[in-house]
Amino acid sequence: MTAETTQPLILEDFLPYRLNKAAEAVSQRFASIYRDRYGLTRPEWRTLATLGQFGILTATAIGAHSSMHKTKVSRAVFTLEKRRWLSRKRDDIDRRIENLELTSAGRKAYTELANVAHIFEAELLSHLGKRGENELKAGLAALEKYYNQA
Amino acid sequence: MTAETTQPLILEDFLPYRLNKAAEAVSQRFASIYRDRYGLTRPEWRTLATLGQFGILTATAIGAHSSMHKTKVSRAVFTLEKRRWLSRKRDDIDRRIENLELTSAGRKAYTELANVAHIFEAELLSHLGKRGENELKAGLAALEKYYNQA
DNA sequence: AATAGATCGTCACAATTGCAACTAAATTCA
DNA sequence: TGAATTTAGTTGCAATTGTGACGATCTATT
Repeated sequence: MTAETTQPLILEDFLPYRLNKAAEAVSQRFASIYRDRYGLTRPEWRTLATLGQFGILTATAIGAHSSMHKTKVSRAVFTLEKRRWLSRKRDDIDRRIENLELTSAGRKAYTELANVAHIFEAELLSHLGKRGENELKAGLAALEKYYNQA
Repeated sequence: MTAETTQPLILEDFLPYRLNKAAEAVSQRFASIYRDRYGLTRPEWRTLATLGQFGILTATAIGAHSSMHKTKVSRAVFTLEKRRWLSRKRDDIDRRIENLELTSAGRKAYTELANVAHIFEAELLSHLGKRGENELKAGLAALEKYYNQA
């Protein structure tokens, strides 16, 4: 039985609120980089990054990994294809499936952006100090451990 | 000069990605509560929570505090007003301004939801352990300290 | 006091997103 | 085998969100 204390909610202390604001702030800064330099949207960047990391994937797999709705992925794939940054190939065994892969132009962009991402992260971490970095990573790990199973 | 190593980006280790996924997962769980029980959208919940915490505010102030676009706030205020959870009053001194305040029905809903929020947070924290909790909070604090000024 | 510029909140319109239906193909199972 | 169900990906439509322009009001400058 929980105490019925009617405490007000202090948003600045409320974890979902803090997490959201932090994620939002960090994401927006990073997004402005790939938006300004490459004209990429968030779904497009995520698709590029996922393919860059894993090589050949289906649209469904991309969506599952980056928790994007399948229509979002479908549209991002379409745009990247128009840009000739990725190519599709129908699977020979299961012909519902499309195997997606970055083209060499796509890999080039990915490599550049991966580098930018590493630099961005390093810059961010440098402001947290080694202590803050360890705490943040450990805290996130604890959270991930929980909601990845429960 | 940064080393030109062309390392691939491991999304699972990339901080913006991890922060986003964590925030997303937590938010969605909490959102499903206020959505299912009260039919509130995210902007509406945020508006309610901000007003509940601070008392009387203008729409602009709500937007600034919860980092919502002013049209989003405008629409959330409209909906909450229709629901009779908040009331507007033109400011006598500056007549561009509307002073927004929760009605008693609004305060009642807020009180209930604040309680639910506390319970939700406690439940979440209980899964992190005292160690994980401290780390997460310290890590977030470090992050907030950085991007609140820079 | 009058003009210029800023601010508050809203609205029309455009872009983005999500949902549901759809086609095509594979799988299940009677 | 073949009918029913499931899965992959796309598309049309509806809901949500963001952009820019607007009227009203306030502030600053002269």
